[in-house]
Amino acid sequence: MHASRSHLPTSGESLLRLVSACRAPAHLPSLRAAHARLLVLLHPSHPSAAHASVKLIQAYAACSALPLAHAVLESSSSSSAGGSSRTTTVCFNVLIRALTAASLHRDALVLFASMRPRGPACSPDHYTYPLVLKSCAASNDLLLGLQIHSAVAKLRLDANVYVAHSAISMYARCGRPEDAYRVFDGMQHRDVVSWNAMIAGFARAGLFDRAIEVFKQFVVLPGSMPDAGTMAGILSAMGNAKSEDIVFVRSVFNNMQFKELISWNAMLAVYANNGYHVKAVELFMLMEKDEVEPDSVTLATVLPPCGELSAFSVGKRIHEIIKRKNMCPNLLLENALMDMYANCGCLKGARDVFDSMSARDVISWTSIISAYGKHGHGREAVYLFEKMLEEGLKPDSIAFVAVLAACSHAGLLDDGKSYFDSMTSRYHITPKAEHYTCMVDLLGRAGCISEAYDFITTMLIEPNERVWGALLQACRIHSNMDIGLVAADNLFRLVPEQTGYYVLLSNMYARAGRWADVTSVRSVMVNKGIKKFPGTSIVELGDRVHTFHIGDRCHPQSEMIYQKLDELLGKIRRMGYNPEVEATLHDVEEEDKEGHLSVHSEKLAIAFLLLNTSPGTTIRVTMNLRTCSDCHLAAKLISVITSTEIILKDTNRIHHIVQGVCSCGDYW
DNA sequence: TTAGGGTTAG
Repeated sequence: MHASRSHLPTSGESLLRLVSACRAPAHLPSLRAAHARLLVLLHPSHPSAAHASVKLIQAYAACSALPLAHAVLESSSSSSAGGSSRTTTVCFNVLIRALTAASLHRDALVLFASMRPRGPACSPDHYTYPLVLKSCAASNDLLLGLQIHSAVAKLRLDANVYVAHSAISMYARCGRPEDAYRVFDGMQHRDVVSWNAMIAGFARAGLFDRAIEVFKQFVVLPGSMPDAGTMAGILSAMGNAKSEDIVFVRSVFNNMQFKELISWNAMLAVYANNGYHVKAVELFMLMEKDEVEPDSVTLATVLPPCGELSAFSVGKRIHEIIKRKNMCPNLLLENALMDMYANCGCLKGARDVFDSMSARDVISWTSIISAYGKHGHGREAVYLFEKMLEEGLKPDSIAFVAVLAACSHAGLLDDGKSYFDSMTSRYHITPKAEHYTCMVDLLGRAGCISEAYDFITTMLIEPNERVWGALLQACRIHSNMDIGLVAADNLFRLVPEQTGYYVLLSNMYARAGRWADVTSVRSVMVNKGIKKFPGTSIVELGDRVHTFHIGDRCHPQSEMIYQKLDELLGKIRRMGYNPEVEATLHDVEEEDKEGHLSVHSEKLAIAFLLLNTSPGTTIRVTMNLRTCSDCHLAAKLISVITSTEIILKDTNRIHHIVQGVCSCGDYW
């Protein structure tokens, strides 16, 4: 391949073999030499000259030398008298293909438009149309797509399945799913790709139910063989899927005889995107057992569930695989790794990945900023945000969410306010509900309740339940009953079924000693048939994830866990711990309240891990609610008596507890 | 000698 001019083959056949082997920019000198020799050897009228042009265009394109590929096309089309008219069309097709592969869709369409005026020798054919329809889809050009599709119909090429499939995709991507369906419905013969195109088409157009319906129609068809394209197509329709649909997709996956890697990746993503973190990690372990080689997509998909579950040993194993396979530098993976480490409570791991990166994008910076933020290191997060600006990167909407959340976690009131202002005035980013929520949280928890409320009234969008929820939380902390009631009214209006807020309100009444109101909130809950959202904690032990519910007695080790917990609570009581009865609903007698508290799921999880790990092992507990102040205090004291580091992750942040001191500084 | 659907991180 690195043949110098003097070592070039002499026969046309070997020269063409050499041309075909040129597939990277480094091969360009050899390619040009071979090209020159071919020009001498093959007169344009030679029967092989046309064939050579096709190969040369392909090779130049593969070597990222598109202008040279273009030059070959021009010379071959001007001397097309020698070759058949088919050849010129093939040359165009090959170059258009190269342009679409490089995402140069506009260039591809311009080249296509130049075909007809050159005469019948350059007529687009059934190979050309799929390519240009794809370019229309990619550039969202419905008008041109419609023109091309009507030209296709006139030429009677619409019966060609390749043309039909790209037409389906084009219509769906350009926001015309019904036209896509018309093409699909009119097809005489459908193959697996026809179904896949229609499933993906409906999904892309946001018609998830229709996509799932077509998917189901297809898989029950006798002899149908869903493939990786089917799985990938249905994946995009499963954003917020019903559990029975997820079970159904899994059964289709299980029945596939040949499971391509993309099918595994799609199944993983279905689980990951729907919050089935345990299922995702279990499926990944099944891949390992079946010796399916994961690729970077697999690992980037399964890392977030590891982080959600604080499944640190699996997460670290994935990092080992990434190192062993030399998959980095890879922004996608490195960014996902940082997040996994941060969510497993291992800030140092996240920082090490960040420091080792050879290139960083806004997502990388956002990941490390939110890592510091979640761990309560607001100052470092703010410092990193400034570093990012110094590097010349432009923060986007999500980067601002990260820095605002960091400010709110650390109580950095002035920084938060100034970032919010610069976001709008300097970066012209329209604040979304998340930004408002951070600000209300920041102001409210700092005690500026009225300011937080006024802030809400100036919002450009309708405040959602999270915004009001942040205000209610602040009102509870600072016992502001008047504004708290306004927040509560809005919450009941917006999300009457969300019980977390009822509990918050009830606790606020309890704190103010308004027991009659506590009772009336309780009766509303009972009347509406609402039960308190069950607090759940999960922990990783070995390769398994264990789940604990409040007051749970289902675990096989239940007896021992409660014994261990009694022992721990006894010890911390002697240190002065008194259960904070106010933290729970005031609906039971004092004694029962204490009993209720003692079995909060995070306490059970901590006892379980202390029982099953050697002394001094760091303990990681993840829960599905904000941890209550009583469990927070208990965890701090338990960290002292057992000399154990406890990492407690709740829905809002990560509490890193060492020797009785929490990284949140008790500000949460 | 060329063509269709489809997966990943904040």
